[in-house]
Amino acid sequence: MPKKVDHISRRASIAVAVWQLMARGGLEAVSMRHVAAGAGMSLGQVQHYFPTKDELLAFAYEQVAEQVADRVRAPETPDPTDEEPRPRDVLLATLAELLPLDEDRELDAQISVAFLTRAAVSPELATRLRKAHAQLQDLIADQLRRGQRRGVVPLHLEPAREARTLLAFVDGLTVHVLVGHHTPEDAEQAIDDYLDTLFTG
Amino acid sequence: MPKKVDHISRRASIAVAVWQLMARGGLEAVSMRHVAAGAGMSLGQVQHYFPTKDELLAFAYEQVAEQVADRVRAPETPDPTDEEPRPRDVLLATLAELLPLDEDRELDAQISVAFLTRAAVSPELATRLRKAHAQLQDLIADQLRRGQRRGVVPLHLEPAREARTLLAFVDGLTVHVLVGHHTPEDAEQAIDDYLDTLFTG
Amino acid sequence: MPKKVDHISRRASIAVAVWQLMARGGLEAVSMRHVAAGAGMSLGQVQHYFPTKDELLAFAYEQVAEQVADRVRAPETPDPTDEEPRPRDVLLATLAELLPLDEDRELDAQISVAFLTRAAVSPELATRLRKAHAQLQDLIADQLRRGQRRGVVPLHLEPAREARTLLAFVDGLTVHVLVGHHTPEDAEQAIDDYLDTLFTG
Amino acid sequence: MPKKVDHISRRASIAVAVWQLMARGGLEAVSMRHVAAGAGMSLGQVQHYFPTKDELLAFAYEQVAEQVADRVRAPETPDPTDEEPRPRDVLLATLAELLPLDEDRELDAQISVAFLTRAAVSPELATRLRKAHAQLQDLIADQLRRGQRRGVVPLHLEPAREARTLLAFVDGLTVHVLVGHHTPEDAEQAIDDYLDTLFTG
DNA sequence: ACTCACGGGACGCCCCGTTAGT
DNA sequence: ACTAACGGGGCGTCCCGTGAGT
Repeated sequence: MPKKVDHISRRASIAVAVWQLMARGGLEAVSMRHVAAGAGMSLGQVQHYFPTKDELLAFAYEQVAEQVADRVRAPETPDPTDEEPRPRDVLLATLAELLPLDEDRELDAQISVAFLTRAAVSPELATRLRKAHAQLQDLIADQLRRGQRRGVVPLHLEPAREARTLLAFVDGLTVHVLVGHHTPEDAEQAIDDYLDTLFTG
Repeated sequence: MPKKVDHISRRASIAVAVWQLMARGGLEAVSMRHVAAGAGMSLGQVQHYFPTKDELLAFAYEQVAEQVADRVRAPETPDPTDEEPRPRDVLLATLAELLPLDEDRELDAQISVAFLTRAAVSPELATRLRKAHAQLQDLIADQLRRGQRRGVVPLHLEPAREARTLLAFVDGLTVHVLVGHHTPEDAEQAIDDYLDTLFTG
Repeated sequence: MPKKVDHISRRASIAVAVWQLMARGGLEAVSMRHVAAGAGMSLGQVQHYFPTKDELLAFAYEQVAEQVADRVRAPETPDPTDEEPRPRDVLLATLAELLPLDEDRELDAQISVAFLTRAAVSPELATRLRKAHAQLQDLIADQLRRGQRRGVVPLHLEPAREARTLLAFVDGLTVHVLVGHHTPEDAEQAIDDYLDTLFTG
Repeated sequence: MPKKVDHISRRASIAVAVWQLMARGGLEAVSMRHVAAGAGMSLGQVQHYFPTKDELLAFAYEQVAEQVADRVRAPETPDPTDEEPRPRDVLLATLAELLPLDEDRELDAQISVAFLTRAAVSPELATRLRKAHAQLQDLIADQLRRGQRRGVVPLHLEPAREARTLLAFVDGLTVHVLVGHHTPEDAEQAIDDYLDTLFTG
């Protein structure tokens, strides 16, 4: 199926155009025409791949969620010589991937925030977000459980609960950084400090 | 003088219509026509009080910010018999006012989040938000300083910094509650737990 | 009737605001609101003196026509020592008053042209203009007749006809000057040259 | 390629609708909706061919200018048997094309006048007009030069200058005819008489 | 597979004229 | 005499989705 590949990559390149529009202007800056222009193709072509705007946005979201998930699952190991990295380091690296610490991550963050806050008024989107959120939460909870097994995280903490809290924390910091209330460094430091309250090691 | 109309209350009632639209649908659900319909007026009348949409939104924001500020400054004192309430209790009550714990606060939260998101792509609005944010931050930092004077907050903490972090935390929780990732109770509990890490008393 | 005076001067000052708007922006730049703003009064007040926009424009036109007529009837006599100025000089002075040779006359010219060209599509206004035009034509024809009596204008010329032609000529030059096709000096020179073809003296 | 629609003819037919509206009502009678109605199309269709009103008006102007230019360049030769027509006859025929002597030319005249008036307050349009004016002026100056070579036009006349004056004259007459101050015949006669003053033959 | 043509709806803004109320 | 309030209509622009056509 030689065409399929083209199809997929075409959709991907359209999604990129969506992201760029979202990064500056938010969700409401995304119009089929602008996307087409941004992707360097005709409006009709965009509509061919995404019959409706909703599908386009849904796809754009899925793509960015997947991308973030990939990055989060395999953060640059802080200490590659250690075959079994310390849970705290893994956690910090993971969460740092969610913060807008460089240009790439800022783009992702802006997109994520746009979808997230849109979900606050769109139950349908909220449902979709819940899945991605659950996965992330599990990832984090796992590290906390590893920490508990290693004795560096108090056993009385509920990993799932703490993971959920951590994610809310990160999202709050992300938004504040984007708005300009925090510097990215402050945000990372705040996460680091918070981890100190979880890890007794 | 002409007809005798309370300009202020008129504008306020228009702002209410704006809020209702924002609560379900976000900022992009707000159109002059919808606002007029929501307020039970003609479009011309709305424009009489708010010549441009920007002014309307600016006013709507100022109003909700003021309203939240009022509520935050005078939270229901947890223990009215104590003339000098404990900083931790004040803080918890203050921050709880920002969470969508009941219908009123949910409305405010949704509106705040909508503006916050928009600020991520609108520097002009971001600037306006910064002022409100600074006030809130000071309020919280003050309580932390009080705690330091009383010896219940470690002196090595920077009040301003911690306050800023707390606000980001609260905003993150707020969004997650609105999206449905958290229950309101979880959010409040998370705040409570976090305060435990600040207060040693 | 002490109020009447106020009434009249008020209307005059409103007309001035109309002119200023017309001078830059043409007739379509004139709106009741802008006029009110330009005159430094409330919209309601303007509407009090001119219930409808048509009346306002009609008045503004009458005023400018009258003003031009006054100036044209009493041009600065080119040679005041001569009790009976030469018809050619009178004519040149008269016609020069219609050209946009200085700021004041440019204002009048712009207004006149705006009304004139509007009359091309508004029979009602055209009728009104005809009166003013007839007066002007008579004025000029009179000078030509004086010239004929003095023997400096050929008798075979029809004064009325030549007068009408002269006015068309002046209006054409005026428009072209305003548009920038001519300089004001060129226009005046062109008139002067044309008079040479009429006066044999 | 899709539907096969003659873009050019479509745009032309829209321009026709613009002209009809301009002929009665001037430029301000032209609205996108009225044009659409006049052309028997939907508003969306008009916008498909002219994204903005400015482009529509610019095109409408260019078209009429071109049309007039064509007609002026190839006036019905007064005496086809003469291979080298006399400059005076050519000039009269040329200038007569600019006067509203029949229905077609009246339409053109009204449109031209409308644009001309607008140019008096719109420098941008004035610049565009200047080009067309310059071409016309050259055309006329050429005939005058031919006359000079033939010895029927005095050598002391500046062709360019006289051409410019002639055009102003014609425009003035045109406006006056449209307003009703002149009959078309009077206007043509006035031109004829004026040419007598230029040609000594 | 891809494109253009097209209709229709919405939006922010502007403006006029009327009227209720000093 | 003068004002603010108000309704309603219009305008230019934008955008989406459909479908006829290649």
